[in-house]
Amino acid sequence: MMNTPKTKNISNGSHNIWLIEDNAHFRRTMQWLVNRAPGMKCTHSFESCEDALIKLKEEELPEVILLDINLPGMNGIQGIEKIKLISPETYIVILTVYDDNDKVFDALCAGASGYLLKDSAPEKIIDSIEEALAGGAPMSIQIAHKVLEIFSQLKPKKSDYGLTTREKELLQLMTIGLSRQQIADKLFISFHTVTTHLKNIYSKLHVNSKSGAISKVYKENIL
Amino acid sequence: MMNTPKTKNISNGSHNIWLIEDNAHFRRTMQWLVNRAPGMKCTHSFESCEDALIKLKEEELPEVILLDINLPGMNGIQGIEKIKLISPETYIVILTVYDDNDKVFDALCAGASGYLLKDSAPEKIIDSIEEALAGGAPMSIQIAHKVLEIFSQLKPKKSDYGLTTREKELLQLMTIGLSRQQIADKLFISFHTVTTHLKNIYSKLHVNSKSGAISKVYKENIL
DNA sequence: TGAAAAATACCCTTATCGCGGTATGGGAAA
DNA sequence: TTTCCCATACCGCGATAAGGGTATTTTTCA
Repeated sequence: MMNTPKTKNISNGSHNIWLIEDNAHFRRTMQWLVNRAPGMKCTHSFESCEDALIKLKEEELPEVILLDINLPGMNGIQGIEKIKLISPETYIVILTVYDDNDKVFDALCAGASGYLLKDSAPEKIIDSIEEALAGGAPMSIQIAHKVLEIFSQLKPKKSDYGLTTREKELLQLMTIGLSRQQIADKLFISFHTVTTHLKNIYSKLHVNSKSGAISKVYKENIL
Repeated sequence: MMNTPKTKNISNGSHNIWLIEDNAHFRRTMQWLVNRAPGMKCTHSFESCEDALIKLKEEELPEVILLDINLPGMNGIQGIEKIKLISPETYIVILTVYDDNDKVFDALCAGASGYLLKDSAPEKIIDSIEEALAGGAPMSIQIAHKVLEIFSQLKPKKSDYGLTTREKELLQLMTIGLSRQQIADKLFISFHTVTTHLKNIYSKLHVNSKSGAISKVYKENIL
């Protein structure tokens, strides 16, 4: 009879930390760093997610995994998902040199609890592990800034472009893939009227094709 | 001739902090707390956004504003937007008792740089102001946790439709509104090849037009 | 009530698209 | 090794779209 897997402290009461990092030198440095922090023990380190996943299936689960993104084989983002499937309670903290918005976004969406850059000060890394253990979201300051950027991009824009009600209606029908004739039939107006409206819409949106208009609608949350 | 408004240190070199908070007792406590922190000066405090906005138009702009959410008149979220219009470089840190996901989401989308709960330790609040000044995103641990929750809800479940890499590439170019010839030029392939690819893409996506395909891409997060 | 804005309709020309084919070379899988 | 998939390329036809007009009717609102 199997119990639901649970993370737990290792025998001596220390927090159980794992490390997934392909650079051997950095891996050893990090392992040393974690082990010299009071109350933490880096019980395992791996050079790939694949290796870590094998161990996850046979071992006591770690409380925190420090995870690189650029790894041979499975990358860190994919790794998060796999790890979370086996051990949903493990806090995963990304430790990488990559700081582009997409990576940050993907990692956090996939279930990472934190995101640190490798140039972080050693004590900052240890603090961050503790913050993760406390249920927080430790981030390098640059990453925190990117998170704010991501949020501000999520803000629904009210860019209107001065479209009239009717024009928005046409645009709406366009987005579901209708042709001009189909739109005309649906709205009981002439094909030529639809053409005129579309001309005006394109001019207001500064596009010159149906596809451009539809893209703009979705990208800028028009309608 | 007016210059673009800039935030700046006040005369003695301290950081200029403002406070918007309707509870008079808490406001005085916070003001005292900030003023006793080295390098910080709470030059003004207000009990409503409206009052603060008036002052913003005639004064040197603050570097940080500590902002309550539940305020008489204009609430804090609306306040953020108004303040950012006048002083986009001011860091706004929310300081409130409300910790529901919607408030957090709205505040961060509106441009808040941080989000603290009022039960935060005084030194944590001062640290957070410094973190905001450094370009970070200070948050109470409960809020950080909620931010992670919000991200995990944003996770797009991508549908696949078995598109090949090349087909996804074509689809990508389609979504920015390019015509077949433009795509061909961009990818250094023949117009006819583009046509063939599009045919296959339509068939896989079960659509029969460019607009239908683009709509599907955005609605179902393909790519 | 009168001007402005919006919605309607039509014409013409050229460009692009959708769809039915066919075909070939390369690489991966079986 | 042989089959299958992918990416490549081409043809033709009819439909649809884009861009340039002009013009009338209806609505809105100052």
